[in-house]
Amino acid sequence: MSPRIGLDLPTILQAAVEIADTRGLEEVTLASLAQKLDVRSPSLYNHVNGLSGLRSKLAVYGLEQLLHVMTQAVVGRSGDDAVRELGKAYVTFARAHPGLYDATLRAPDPQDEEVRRLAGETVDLVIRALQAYELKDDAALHAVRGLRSLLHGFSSLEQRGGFGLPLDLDVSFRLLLDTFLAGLHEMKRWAKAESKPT
Amino acid sequence: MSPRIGLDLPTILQAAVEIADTRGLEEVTLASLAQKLDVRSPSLYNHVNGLSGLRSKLAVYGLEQLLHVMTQAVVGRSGDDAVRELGKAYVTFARAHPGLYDATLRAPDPQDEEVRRLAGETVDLVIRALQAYELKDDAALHAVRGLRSLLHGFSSLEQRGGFGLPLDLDVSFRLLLDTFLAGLHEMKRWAKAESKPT
DNA sequence: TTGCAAAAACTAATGTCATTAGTTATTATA
DNA sequence: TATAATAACTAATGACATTAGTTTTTGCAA
Repeated sequence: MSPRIGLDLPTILQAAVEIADTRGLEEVTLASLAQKLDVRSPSLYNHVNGLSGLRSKLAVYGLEQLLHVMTQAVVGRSGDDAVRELGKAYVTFARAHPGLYDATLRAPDPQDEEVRRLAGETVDLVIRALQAYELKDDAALHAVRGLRSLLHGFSSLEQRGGFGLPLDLDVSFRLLLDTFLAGLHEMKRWAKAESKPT
Repeated sequence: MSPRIGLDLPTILQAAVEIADTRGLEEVTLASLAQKLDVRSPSLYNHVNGLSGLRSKLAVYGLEQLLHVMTQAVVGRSGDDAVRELGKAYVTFARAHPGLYDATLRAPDPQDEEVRRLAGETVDLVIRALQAYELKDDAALHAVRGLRSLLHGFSSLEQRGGFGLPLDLDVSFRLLLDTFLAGLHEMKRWAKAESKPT
């Protein structure tokens, strides 16, 4: 009386997220997952394509959630306010789901159609949030990369305990965003000065 | 006639770096390393405390090299120039040694005395590079964190192929640094305006 | 309602890896 | 020259992932 226990992909992913967030992404193994789900590890192959398949699904799952909280963060906002809330949502997610966040960066298959779609949507979202700065064409895309670099860098270093100094992390983050935004405003000024010269 | 082949720590680290940089940090196993060195994997325990010990040593080795290239980059420079060269040296190192760079962030033991020393020296170096901005006390430390976030974030995302758009990465990086530096200048202006009010 | 095919769980087996214990040969030193 | 430390080795164990093949349940068609 063992087949059809009721295992399914959502259940598996939820258990995997729990392990990732509490013990780290490396601790998400088919063995640990099977034990948590009270199942033998080969059974997982009915739902997921091995460990690498699981990690890919975990990455997509995380990207979906991250995009969702970022989307919620910017609705009805624009300019500095929008970017600040976006940033806050990003680091809050990374703090709440360290393992899942890790998966979004280390586990995804770049070929995966779903991953590409989510990446594209995220870029679009950030572009819209940056509209107030009137960056033209490529400049907007470069700014998206910059903002993403800064958000990921901060989150990643915070997660790994890379910041050793006894200094308030929230203050560091706020100042970092402020500095970046001030820089964006300057870029906007300079661009205007160039287009209306002497 | 097998003992005393001539294996030593530098040789081991060099081989490990080669594997890490070409195949990725995850591929650095005692097995792969032993094969490369033409030795049985238990022999490595005479020089290194297992896989975790190897990774710790790799992290220290990488941090030393990274600090070295950053130090070279800022000598005789100050202000924007110093920060720009520092940033360039950082991403150049990460590009040239992706696996070793990865090790500096994922492998280090935060308790390790050597790691703490190198981290401290790095902070000092960056503080000096930022001296021209006249940031007072904590502000300077927050700025160090910000710069580091941005450098690591960019390097990490670039390495993982996280930037999908067909857009010149060097331009993105230069703009990111420019934006941050412009922001720092603004912070300096505001601080002055505050100290000499109305 | 009955029977059959697909799906989901299982057991058993293989191979890779890290790690430990115990052995042997070499080197350095007393 | 003898001995102790060291560096390599072999053998064995245990954790994993993965595959092959088996059994049981379930859904659907006759």
